[in-house]
Amino acid sequence: MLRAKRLQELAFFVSMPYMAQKQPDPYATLGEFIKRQRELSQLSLRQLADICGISNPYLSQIERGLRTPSSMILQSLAKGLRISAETLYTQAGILDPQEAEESDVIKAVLHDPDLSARQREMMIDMYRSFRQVNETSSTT
Amino acid sequence: MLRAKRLQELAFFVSMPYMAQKQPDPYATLGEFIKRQRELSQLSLRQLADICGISNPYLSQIERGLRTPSSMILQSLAKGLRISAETLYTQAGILDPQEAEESDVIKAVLHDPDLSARQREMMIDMYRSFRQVNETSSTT
DNA sequence: CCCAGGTGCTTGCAAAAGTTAGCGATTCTA
DNA sequence: TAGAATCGCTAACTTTTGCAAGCACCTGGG
Repeated sequence: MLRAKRLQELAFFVSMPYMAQKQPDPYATLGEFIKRQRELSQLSLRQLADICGISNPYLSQIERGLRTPSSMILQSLAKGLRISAETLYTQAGILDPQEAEESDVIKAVLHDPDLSARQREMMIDMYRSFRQVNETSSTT
Repeated sequence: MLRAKRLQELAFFVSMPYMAQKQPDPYATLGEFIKRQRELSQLSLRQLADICGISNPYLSQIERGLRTPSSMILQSLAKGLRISAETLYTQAGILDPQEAEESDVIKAVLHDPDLSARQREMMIDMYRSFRQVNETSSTT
């Protein structure tokens, strides 16, 4: 299994920038986090509001921190943003961070026994390129 | 205090079906679930309300399904009942139960806050198709 | 008997959540 | 340049949440 060894090297190589991004969380409030997720998904405020079945002014108020959404709304927001509800709850300060452990995509891929080495490589490449794209687009 | 003794017996008696409660429990609404947990803990309505910092009439209404508690209230209820918040959210139908059964990769992707919804979708699609390919090729 | 203290439940009421209507600004098209 | 469509936001409104006060019931003790 020298393939596994390669992947371990790759994991080491990739781990550093990813770890760096985990700690600093400038999107302190739930609203800011939701807004960033929405913009990352290239959705307008109205579009996401429609998807989630809520009114657009209300979503606007949530994003600006003027309103605290109920559990149900938060759940539909999670669905609309294709994000784990736990993550959203953690961001909202409702769930303890330790409870909703932020798992590492790359680690998970590397630990998955049902993927081939080549497939792992592809997924990690994909993930890294996504991250890179997001990085450059957000700084512009 | 023969009442407390009775409740202890009741708690023991009830504990076994409680373990089986993780499976689909059709008659248990969130309110009923909370009430059962409260009684298992041998707490009166007012006691639990005090612990959670909410009013007793409100807790009563929650238990009877007349009110839908907010995220914050639900969280403090989870703390008061010494229950994982996820469990409570799942009972409330707010958290998707099957999400926990997904693979670690999918979970990790869903947890990653630095991907867009579309990117997440693509990665999950990729992962699923890999799995499918591996499945068919191994069974042949 | 009545008072004290426990249980859970009903009733208004203030404060939030959440909606509809519509504003001004931008962009694209005719 | 007019007109439509989109963007996010404000204002006024309705609905729901969550609480304080008080209800009726039960139990045990003087």
